[in-house]
Amino acid sequence: MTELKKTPTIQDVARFANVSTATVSRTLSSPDRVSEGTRARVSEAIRVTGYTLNQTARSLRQRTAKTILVALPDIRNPFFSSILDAIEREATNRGYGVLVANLFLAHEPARRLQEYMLSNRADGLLLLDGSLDVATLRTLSTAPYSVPLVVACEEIPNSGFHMVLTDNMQAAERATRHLIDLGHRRVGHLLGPEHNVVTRERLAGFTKALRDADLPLRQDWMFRGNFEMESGFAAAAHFMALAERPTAIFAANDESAIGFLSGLRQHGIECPRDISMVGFDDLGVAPHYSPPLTTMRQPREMLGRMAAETLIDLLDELDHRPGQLRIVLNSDLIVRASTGHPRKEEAPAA
Amino acid sequence: MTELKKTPTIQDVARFANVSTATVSRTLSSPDRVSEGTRARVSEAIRVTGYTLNQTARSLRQRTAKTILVALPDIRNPFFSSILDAIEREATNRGYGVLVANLFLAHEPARRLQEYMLSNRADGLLLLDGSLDVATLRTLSTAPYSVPLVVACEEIPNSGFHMVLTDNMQAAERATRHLIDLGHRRVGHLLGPEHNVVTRERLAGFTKALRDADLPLRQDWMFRGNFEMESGFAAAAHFMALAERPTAIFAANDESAIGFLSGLRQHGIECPRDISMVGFDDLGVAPHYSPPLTTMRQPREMLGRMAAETLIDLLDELDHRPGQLRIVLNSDLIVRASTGHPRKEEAPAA
DNA sequence: GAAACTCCTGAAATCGATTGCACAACCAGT
DNA sequence: ACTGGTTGTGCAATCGATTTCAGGAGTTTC
Repeated sequence: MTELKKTPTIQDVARFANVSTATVSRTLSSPDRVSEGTRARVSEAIRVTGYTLNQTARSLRQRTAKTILVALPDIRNPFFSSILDAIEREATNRGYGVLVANLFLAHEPARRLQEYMLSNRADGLLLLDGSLDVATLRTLSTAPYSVPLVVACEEIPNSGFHMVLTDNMQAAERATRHLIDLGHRRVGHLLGPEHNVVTRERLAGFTKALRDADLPLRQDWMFRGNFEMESGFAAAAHFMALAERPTAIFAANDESAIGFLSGLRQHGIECPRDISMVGFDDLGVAPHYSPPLTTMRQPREMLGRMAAETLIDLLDELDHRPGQLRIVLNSDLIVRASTGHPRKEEAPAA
Repeated sequence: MTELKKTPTIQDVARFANVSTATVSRTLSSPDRVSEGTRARVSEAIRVTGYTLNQTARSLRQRTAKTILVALPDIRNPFFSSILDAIEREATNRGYGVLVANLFLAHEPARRLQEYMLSNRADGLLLLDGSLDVATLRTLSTAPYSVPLVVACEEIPNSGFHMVLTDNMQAAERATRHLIDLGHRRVGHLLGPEHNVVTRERLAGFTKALRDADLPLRQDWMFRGNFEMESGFAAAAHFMALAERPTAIFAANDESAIGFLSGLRQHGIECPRDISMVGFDDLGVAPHYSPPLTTMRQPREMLGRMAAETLIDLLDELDHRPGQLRIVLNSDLIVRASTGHPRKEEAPAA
């Protein structure tokens, strides 16, 4: 009868190398604390037995899971998935695993995160969603729980949490000003989802640009949306119903911009001939859309990487700066063919 | 001096409720084995102390992490991220966490997965990448390790692993036949990345459709690609350089199809006027592209959900079917405006 | 009234690592 | 020769749960 082999433990290695488990453990985690000869024997024993460390046991003893939890509003959105890509890359380099919690349509998302964190499966929380219940999050992040927490992409104002962000308001202002500089005087906005920080910030930037240029802010030129293509498509119908239409639109993101243009095209309105459009995010499809989309490019990879860095520095206690960290990155205007001068007959009288 | 509170353990609950830890544990995992009175006392104690279970300790004892590892070739690709979305949803419902490993540009991906699995951080592996080293994977999946493994999306032929797939060859054949049925006689193919199973399967379907229709399979009409937009864009240059051009293209996926059309448009070639194009995947942008893209829709959500179901059934030992499981789903042809009849002057003589 | 069962509960072992403490061996300085 | 310091190692406690085993109390059966 052959022996039923289980995966080897540190005990097996110790027995084989004729040392104690303590020595094996030290050989692994601080090799310079064991003598050269012992080190060689242990290494050989590890090789022969095929030992691999049981991370669960280590986690229990050291009270660290070497894992971070990333919470996203919608992983299907390429904007978030490319940030997740950067996060995963950085985490892997630093020896951390990545657990994902997709909050799209989730029931009581903040509670779910709380349970996750309190069950000791992750050491820190990386939050890409600004719409969660702040009270629950604050409970988590303060004593006695003191869960390390970094918020990225979507600001949670007055929360005191560490944040890695882009300046949405400034970027939105820049995008809108681009349209104004092209000569547009009738400029509309395709909004993001209601009750969303990013929506508010981009709207604020839009508003400021219009005000600075003494242009009217018309309610009927503010189109409801929710960052998804279908919402842009639906908004196009409202556009068509207008007696007086804007000649340019700043959309809260690329996806809804694309949906909007797609909707307009069905009614014979062509971009940039009849309307200019600027989006936000610079998705992969933006340069290949028809027309190629003018948009604000957020440094997504950088954002994901810095968010992960910030959190892991906290976990590894490499960062001792007191108080709230706040990293703000800038977005760039990428001019493509979806924006142009307004048509002559629609240009304002000089 | 206030007491420094640590997170409460099962010991604290036991002390408070005046029972043993065994009883607390039983109250949590099999309440019917505990008397009503005790159960009430324990529940109250849990409430008062604010106890939450330490999953790491449970994992160590039960030798299950209640976590699955999902390995993807490229999480930024919306095709994979929407499958991941479905997987995460199903896993969460079944009480499992999801660790992600993004293999894009990873060094020795199979080894990395092996280390991950052998460190006991995950109970099972869900593989969305068909290009990994089969030997390493087989070592993992067989005794003594016996890691439960399900392969989805990309077949690993002759591996014996459980699989959840769509029939790529049949779908590719269907897509190509659609072009032929429209009257095209000069049909090209934009390939996926080399050495990729999916690329081979879709090519096989394409080839079969042409052969069945007695149409020529021309090497100069096979365009190199790698599923990414830029590769399609680059391929367009090769198209332009041809003396004799196809009137229709079947692209291995939507992204490369979009890049290709974008490249052609730069040279004044318009779809569907000058060329018909059918893609694969039905990405979110497909219906909103200009022109809306004809494509094969894969049941992504279903695929992700079934893959997760299959793996978790294995883990929870709900599935005792012997041998290799193999679930094959069908894709649907979605006809949109990117395909049409060839122009008269290019149609073949009757 | 004893045997056989069921129900509940607690003591203690266990999962697989890490780590505080003790100690032996060796070396250097006085 | 004695003190003090360094180095390398092992023993045993520990992390926080689960689970086996045993036993007391109560109930049924003959």
